[in-house]
Amino acid sequence: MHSFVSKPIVDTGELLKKSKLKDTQPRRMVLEALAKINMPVSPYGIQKWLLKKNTELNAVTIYRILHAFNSACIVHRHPCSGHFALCTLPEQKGHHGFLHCHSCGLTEEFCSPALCTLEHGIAKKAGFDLENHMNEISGLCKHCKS
Amino acid sequence: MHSFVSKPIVDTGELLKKSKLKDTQPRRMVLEALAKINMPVSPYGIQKWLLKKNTELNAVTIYRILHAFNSACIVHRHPCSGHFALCTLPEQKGHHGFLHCHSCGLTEEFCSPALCTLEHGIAKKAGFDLENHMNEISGLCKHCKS
DNA sequence: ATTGCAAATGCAATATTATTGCATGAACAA
DNA sequence: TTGTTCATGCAATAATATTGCATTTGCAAT
Ligand SMILES: [Mn+2]
Ligand SMILES: [Mn+2]
Ligand SMILES: [Zn+2]
Ligand SMILES: [Zn+2]
Repeated sequence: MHSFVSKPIVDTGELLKKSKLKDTQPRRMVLEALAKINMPVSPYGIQKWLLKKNTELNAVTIYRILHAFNSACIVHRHPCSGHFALCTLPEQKGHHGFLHCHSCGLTEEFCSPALCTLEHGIAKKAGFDLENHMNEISGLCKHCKS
Repeated sequence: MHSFVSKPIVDTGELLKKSKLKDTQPRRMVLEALAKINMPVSPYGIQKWLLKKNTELNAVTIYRILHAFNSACIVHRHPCSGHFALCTLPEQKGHHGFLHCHSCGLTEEFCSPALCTLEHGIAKKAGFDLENHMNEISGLCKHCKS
């Protein structure tokens, strides 16, 4: 177990502006929670975190906000856990995947054009038009190996 | 929407024997449901299917059975939906991924050593020991494109 | 066949996650 | 400042998932 969380500096207002979504108080709260928690978290986990900061936010609202953020690609939903996290590679165009350490929970995002291409090929060979794909790798991170 | 479901002939007893899991009535029921439904289905979906056949099975039991089957790799859990389906490529060793048509629900399994290798490389480069990985591709199948 | 044990199941309770419809409120463009 | 559109709150409900414990059952050893 580690606590090597690097604190990302996230300007919530800036993020919202770039995403072209409406800038609202609840959205800023969710963004700030995601930034401060700095690891994948469930919608209700966000709600609990906000409660500890003495702020309340309706769970339905959190679901809807996360859905909007996900559509705008500023957050990702990690399918295996149903948790959400801020995109850490906003500058890298294309498909993003995840690495997850099942020991300490560390989550890392990666961008692999090769992987993207390969999966497009797999889809094509099967007669599919790829519209979306998800890649989640789990294992032991470098810290937990030792 | 199509109904090009190819009926797989599944010998539930045989499957259980090969998996080395205990051969029980509930397990045979779940296997038969999965075989007959022939597409990814939720645990409660299995329960409902069994009910329509006038058989009952406890939901907790279904969860536990699916977990055992998943560990034995005779069924897979599709992370994006939380649904389960029989493995359709039992003879192909290694990692299996999925293609899913969001229009008709058709699901196809694929086995790609190249993809597996690539993801092992991605993990290694990030300092991870890969222990598991999931690949789910969604799009339009060849039937739904036309 | 009988027995004994480990493993599977049923049951009850509870927790967690997710969705829907509708009334109200807030953002922001005009 | 105003008006429209979109977001939020609230209430209800559905769907998914887990836990502990008592009981039953598969199956291996006798
Ligand atoms: Mn990303
Ligand atoms: Mn398979
Ligand atoms: Zn770790
Ligand atoms: Zn289709």
